[in-house]
Amino acid sequence: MAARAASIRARVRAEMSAEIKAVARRHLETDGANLSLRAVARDMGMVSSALYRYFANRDELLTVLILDAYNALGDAVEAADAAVADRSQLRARWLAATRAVRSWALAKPAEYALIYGSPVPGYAAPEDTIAAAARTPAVLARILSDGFAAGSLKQTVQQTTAELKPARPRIAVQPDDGAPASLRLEIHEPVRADLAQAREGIAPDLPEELMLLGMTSWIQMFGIVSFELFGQFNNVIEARAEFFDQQMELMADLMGL
Amino acid sequence: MAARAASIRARVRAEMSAEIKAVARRHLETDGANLSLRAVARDMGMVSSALYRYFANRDELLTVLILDAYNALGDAVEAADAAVADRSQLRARWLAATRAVRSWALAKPAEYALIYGSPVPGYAAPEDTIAAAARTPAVLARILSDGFAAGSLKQTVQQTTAELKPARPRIAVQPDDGAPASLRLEIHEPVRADLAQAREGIAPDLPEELMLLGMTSWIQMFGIVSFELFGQFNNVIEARAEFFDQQMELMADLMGL
DNA sequence: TGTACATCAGTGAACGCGCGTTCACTGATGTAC
DNA sequence: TGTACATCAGTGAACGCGCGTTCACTGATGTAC
Repeated sequence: MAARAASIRARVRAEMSAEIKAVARRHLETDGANLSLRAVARDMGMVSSALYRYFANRDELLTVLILDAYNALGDAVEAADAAVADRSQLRARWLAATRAVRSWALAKPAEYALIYGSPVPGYAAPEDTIAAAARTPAVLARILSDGFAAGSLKQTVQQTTAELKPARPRIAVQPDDGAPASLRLEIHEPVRADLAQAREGIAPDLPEELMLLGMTSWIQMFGIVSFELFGQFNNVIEARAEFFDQQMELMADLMGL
Repeated sequence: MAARAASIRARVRAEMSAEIKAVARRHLETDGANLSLRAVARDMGMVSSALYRYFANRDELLTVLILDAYNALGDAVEAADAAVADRSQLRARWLAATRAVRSWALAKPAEYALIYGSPVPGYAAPEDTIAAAARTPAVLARILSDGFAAGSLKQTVQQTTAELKPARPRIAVQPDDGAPASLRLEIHEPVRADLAQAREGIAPDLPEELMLLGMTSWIQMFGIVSFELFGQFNNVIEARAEFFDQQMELMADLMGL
């Protein structure tokens, strides 16, 4: 009874908190990151000071919204990847995951801008967001590492391993009359160190060469989505879904998926 | 005398205008796009209403800053490309141009954010900015089109032209034991139309295949710079200059530069 | 079960600040005769 | 060259608005005996 009553209070509290966040998210849509607590309170029919029962201040609310956004995106991407029943279909998994990123971003442009747009002036994101932010790249890393473990990505890398390298370790990209020109994958030492560090805990066995191509693809994906959302494609690319798919297929080829 | 006097007035006016913009740019650094006219005026030791002699309103000042930013970046990139004396050194030109983008962005992060970050809420960029915005991609397109005209990029494309295509038009990416796997460059029709449209007036002869790889590279370049500036590389990539170079070299390989 | 007390959500007023924009004005600089 | 007039940069006050945050408070809900 006492416990039940307490949990009712807790549940109501959680619901209020969720509603505040929902209203705040709606406001992001029109005001960008200039989120106004007073406006949120007004929309909820409350007085602005009441919000301080739920969030210590404006920055804390923003932080929670950022965290939620990373997690919502992470959920969407993980679900899209998981929906591919045959786990060995790496290419299908890659395309499903990347399309999920784009779809989510188009559905929630303000939240996307909050996490991948220009930083909010005077606001410093706390360390907590790092883990949530890593979920999306982790999905990609897992696709690559699954493929590598299964052996299907071995040949993407083999040209670059020490024992096979001719003069230069390469992946051939452009065969001209028999003797193939090539895509160099000599990784500069400091970059190799960063890549080795980045794969820790996600895909420890993945060769740096694949990590590098994975990062290329990861950046390409967010680059396209940001260009599309932030207006750089206006008057340039109209067939946006097709363009996205085209580029993601190209990246899949590049990674050997 | 009359004319000279008039031109003095005009010159003073131009200088004031330039100073306002300079101060405003400094403010962008700390406030992002929440630019305050009153703060700018205060910094100049003027009363805020005086600014209205120079700019009709806040949006007009923002527009001018955006235009200036696109042009400053365009200047930097064009200069970097032009500084490569041997115009046939396509790879050197590409690397010089892309490094210029990154350097400029690191030197003027607020101006970079203004043009490539999330859009300013409630502000709609006018059509005037389009031409200025096109200068940077145009440099890249010219490098490709110079290479294509000189014949040195023919082989990047030749695998994809109709008469040569086997089952699938491709650029081989990953030779495994003799029979090369490949990077598909079958361009979906609507994308081909966009690419054809985009090359108009810049590089009319450039094949769509090269345009597509050019766009890939263009997006990759801005994707990296945005990730670096907007904080996505924090705790992930430390060797940022090397990482950038690494990726730009990879793109150069991909384009066949 | 009933009562006394503690917890907590929400109120309303206030503090102190900032903003963009308008408008009538002053006074210096330029123009025309 | 000298005078009367027009142009124009900058002032200062005001309008009407918004903001984040604090604080003493009311009244409902939950807790302990």
